[in-house]
Amino acid sequence: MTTKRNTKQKDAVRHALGESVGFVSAQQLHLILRNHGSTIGLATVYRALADLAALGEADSLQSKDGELLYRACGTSHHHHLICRQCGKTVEIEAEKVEAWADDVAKAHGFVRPSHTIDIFGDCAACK
Amino acid sequence: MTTKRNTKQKDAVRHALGESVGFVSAQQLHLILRNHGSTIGLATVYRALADLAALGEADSLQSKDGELLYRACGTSHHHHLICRQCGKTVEIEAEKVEAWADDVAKAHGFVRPSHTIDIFGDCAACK
DNA sequence: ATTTTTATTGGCATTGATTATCAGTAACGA
DNA sequence: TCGTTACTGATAATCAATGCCAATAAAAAT
Repeated sequence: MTTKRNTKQKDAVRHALGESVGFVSAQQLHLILRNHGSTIGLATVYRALADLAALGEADSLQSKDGELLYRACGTSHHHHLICRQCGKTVEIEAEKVEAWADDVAKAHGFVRPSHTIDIFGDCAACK
Repeated sequence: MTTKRNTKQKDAVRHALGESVGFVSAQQLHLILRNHGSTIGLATVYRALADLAALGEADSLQSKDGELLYRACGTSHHHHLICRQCGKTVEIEAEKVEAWADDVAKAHGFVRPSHTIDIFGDCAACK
């Protein structure tokens, strides 16, 4: 079988993602890494982020204009409350809603349910 | 002030969107209209869809690969249960969850709350 | 430690959706 | 009917994301 390898590039992306506050795009991360002296390629950043997302080390959401944004996170499933202005994010626990989503899916004969829930607003500092 | 005009192109898009089942992309709608003899331009389809979405006559969601999909709808707020395979969609009413989302936002000092909730799964026919 | 294997990299070309531009057209009010 | 100007359609431009491929460097094998 194909074995995953640990590379310094993947570590660099992991680290840069951890340093960043809020959500970052692959393009932004690429710039940040370059500005810090790395010679990492753009495609590699995309690949690393996709891997991290698959491993549950990062989660992603689509911005208004369709851009994919990433953010480091723990492995537990959660959702986000996001400020429209400054991008400040709060992780939300929502067991009841999780259960509700699964029930709705099941009630309509859907299997392997998943969902996306994001709440937006203007935070106290920005309004 | 600038006044909106009613054009046969906008009507054509509105009509084609109503005929379509499930979500359609702007590109698909453009093809459909051309295949029916229309000479409407692609940019015009995009503009018309953006207008319809702003008016609440259509709602939109992002597909997995970042494509914007549109669908005719009533003006009432609702969410979707979507089949990953065939794209079949069911409109979901979720008053409890609506209230929950607003409460969460308020509890964190966020104002003007809005949210996106979408449930995915494999429908009975596709599994 | 050295060699072999092959997953991964990085630069570049390409894709594909969406948006900008702009001259020509047509909707609507006077 | 006429004039204003929002709207249209064709094309070019933008931009995130992916495909391609020779070169590189992790692991495994020796």
